[in-house]
Amino acid sequence: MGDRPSLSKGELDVARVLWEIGPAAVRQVHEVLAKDRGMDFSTVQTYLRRLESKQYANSRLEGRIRVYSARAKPRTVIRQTVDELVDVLFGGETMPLVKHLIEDGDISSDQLGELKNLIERMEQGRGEEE
Amino acid sequence: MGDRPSLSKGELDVARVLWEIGPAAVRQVHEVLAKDRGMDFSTVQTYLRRLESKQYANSRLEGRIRVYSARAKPRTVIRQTVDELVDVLFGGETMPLVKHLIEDGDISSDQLGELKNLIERMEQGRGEEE
DNA sequence: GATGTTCACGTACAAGCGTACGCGAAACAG
DNA sequence: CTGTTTCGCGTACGCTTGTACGTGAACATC
Repeated sequence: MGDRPSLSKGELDVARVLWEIGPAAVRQVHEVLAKDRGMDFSTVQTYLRRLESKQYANSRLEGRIRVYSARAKPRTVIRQTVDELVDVLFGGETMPLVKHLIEDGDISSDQLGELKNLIERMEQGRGEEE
Repeated sequence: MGDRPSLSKGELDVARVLWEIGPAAVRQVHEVLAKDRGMDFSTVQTYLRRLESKQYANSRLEGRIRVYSARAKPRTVIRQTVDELVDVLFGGETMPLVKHLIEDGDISSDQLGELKNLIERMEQGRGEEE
């Protein structure tokens, strides 16, 4: 399918904002990123253009303002990016990463419990759907 | 601490081989990567040089052969790399990544059980040591 | 000891990335 | 209307990354 070139750090930052705030003009995206990162308006603009040329976003002119909206769903991009990391760091094995995160990832006891639940639900749900 | 510039995909591939096979000449590393990836000898050589210049590896001449060895521990590099991903993808929150992996990460039932154990051991170990 | 092989090392070079400037037009302030 | 601010758009530029070649020295083979 749409095998788009993968996103760089900066592009991902911008994409995240687009997902959070929905379709938005450069200005809106910039406001978020300026606060967090002191990123320049034109830099954001460039990133948005690149997101569009890589097919991760759409845009249309609304009057003289260009409004960008995410085109790829977060889930897709996340999967792609994480898969890449898993490949490069663990040769494609997912488990080492999960273990690393549980052991070293600053997870609180509450969150550990939450994970245990999630796992139990996964074990349950297996075999019924699909 | 040793705040080294972070590694690119290619550099990570090579670093992984160095961790696996221990101190090695370019040739040895190349043999592994040629099989997996058709990577050229000089490309591997360049990557090793770059790993050294970024302080992730050491080398010494052994006769006329240069032998490289990992300098940064896998754990450190993994933590760094994963942290970066977590930042850029989830704004620093670890949990969403763990959840993503458990839900979408092709984990077998056996492995799910293993994870549950790990979590239980983590819950146990808390508050006793350190 | 001439010839082919294997290295280290310097160098290269296009594409990608982070970061932005400048210009000309539209919108807004007075 | 005129000056100022805000945009879109084209362009730029140094750095990094992926990928490798060429040269000259050391080694192995005949």
